[in-house]
Amino acid sequence: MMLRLPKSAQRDAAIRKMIRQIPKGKVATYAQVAAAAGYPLCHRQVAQILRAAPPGSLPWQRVLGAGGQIKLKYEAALEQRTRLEMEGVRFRGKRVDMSAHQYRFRTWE
DNA sequence: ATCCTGACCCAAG
DNA sequence: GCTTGGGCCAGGA
Repeated sequence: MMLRLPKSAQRDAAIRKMIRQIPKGKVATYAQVAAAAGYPLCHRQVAQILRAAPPGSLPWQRVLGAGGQIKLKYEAALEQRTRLEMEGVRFRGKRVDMSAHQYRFRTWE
């Protein structure tokens, strides 16, 4: 039988799915994740999902603000940077080198 | 329903 | 580079 989930649940599931697709050493922005999931205006929801996600369920460190900027504050920002550098991601000053680490989601299929 | 806040984004100045 | 204002969506008080 057809289970009709709330539209918000479908959207959140799609977003989580895209986040999990980002491989180690690559990154994507909040807006790119939202767009790839089919919800180009829901970048804020991406952040909300990451915040509420159980530890270890998502590679949260691979999602950045526009231009490769870390949006967390204080110690959390340092942890994200450290985790990314561990995965081989290199920074240009305060921003991630997007030209080298930008992950491109597949659009067709 | 209103107001506020947030791991946002972008165009201007 | 920086700050501002407006736009966006959702959740909580």
